[in-house]
Amino acid sequence: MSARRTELTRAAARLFAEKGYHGTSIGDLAEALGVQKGSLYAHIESKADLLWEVAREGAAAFHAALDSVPEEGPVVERIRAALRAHLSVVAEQLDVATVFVREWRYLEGERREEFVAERRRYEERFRAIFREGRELGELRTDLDDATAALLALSAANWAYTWLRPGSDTDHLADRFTALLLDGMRGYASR
Amino acid sequence: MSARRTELTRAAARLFAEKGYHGTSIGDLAEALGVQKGSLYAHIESKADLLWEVAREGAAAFHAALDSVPEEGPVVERIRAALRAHLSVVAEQLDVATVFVREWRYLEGERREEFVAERRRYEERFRAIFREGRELGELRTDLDDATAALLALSAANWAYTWLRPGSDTDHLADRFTALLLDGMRGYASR
DNA sequence: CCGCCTTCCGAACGATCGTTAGCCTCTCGA
DNA sequence: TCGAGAGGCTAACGATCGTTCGGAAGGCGG
Repeated sequence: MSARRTELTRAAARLFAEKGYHGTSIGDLAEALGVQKGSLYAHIESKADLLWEVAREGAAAFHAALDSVPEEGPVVERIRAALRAHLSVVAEQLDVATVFVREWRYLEGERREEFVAERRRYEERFRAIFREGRELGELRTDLDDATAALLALSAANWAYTWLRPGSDTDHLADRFTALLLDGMRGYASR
Repeated sequence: MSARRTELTRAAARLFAEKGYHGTSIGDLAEALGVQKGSLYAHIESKADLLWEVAREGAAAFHAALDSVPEEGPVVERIRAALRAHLSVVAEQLDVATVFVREWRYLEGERREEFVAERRRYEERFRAIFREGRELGELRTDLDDATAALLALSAANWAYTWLRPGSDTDHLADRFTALLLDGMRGYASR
């Protein structure tokens, strides 16, 4: 992919995240590249192509981040690693992450279905850690692992709304992990 | 407000939630009411009015729900009540809640600022419970209450993406509460 | 019965949308 | 040196956008 084409994808990610897919016109994208809008069609076939590309890039980034989580070892550490991985993608590729979490629903046809499948697979990989933790007895054996995973995924998926690039996401992820593991109850309320 | 006008607001909430604000045309709204699009302007001055109205309705609903949470009594119970209140609004007014959480950002000018202030106020009310819980010693005294509140609010704000109307949201809220309070760690991992 | 108010129609407005077309100008490998 | 391809231009396409306008039903209080 040419350098110019890459520039276009970057601009698309930024503008889709900022103004929404339907709120971003081809003219906006052209202006971001300092070019007439017709010129964009030397690089793409349609506006929908750009959304598809950014969404796929997001899926690839989140899956790649999860790949760095070890498949063995203490579940507690894998949960921490998964949260670190997710939040670091959000912080380092905020625009792409925003499209992955929020703008994907404007995909149409089989691209949409393909994306939904990728997203479901990501969440399933996430969930599996919690299920295994319960099964192995590293988490409470009476744990409702689906709800536990949902809670962790909610924090992860909501992060794009408040995470500022440059934050110390590892520290943030560790604080979430500590809360998820040990809870917030004090002695006085036990 | 006339019955017809109320119908229009309901249709707007539904379509904005389903297709997004920019993805919904005045023609779509007119079709939902079985009317020519020009006819809508007997009820509104602009499309933006509808977004503003639905967003305000959402803010009112969430604030009203929080009003039902007692200001006294065990913090643990107040957290449970706040989560129940929030999730019940999401389940019972999913369209409005979706606009409140996701589509509000297409508000413009001072309406946007006013909405953001209301939203911040809502989250601050939510956060206050956790802070008070730490200060009173009902939650861990070493609690990072901002992170704890963020975790709970993330679950609440993300709920519109997966909560199906008719769910037992009280039970759901209780499961979240139990996890947030006691964590998911097992004896084996302690 | 009159006159107003609400609601809708049909038609049109200018603006903007995504997309296409033909042409021009570089760059660079054959 | 030449040809091809990449990348950009201007202009225009039809479609759709949000909105406006004048008029016409219908109901309802006076």
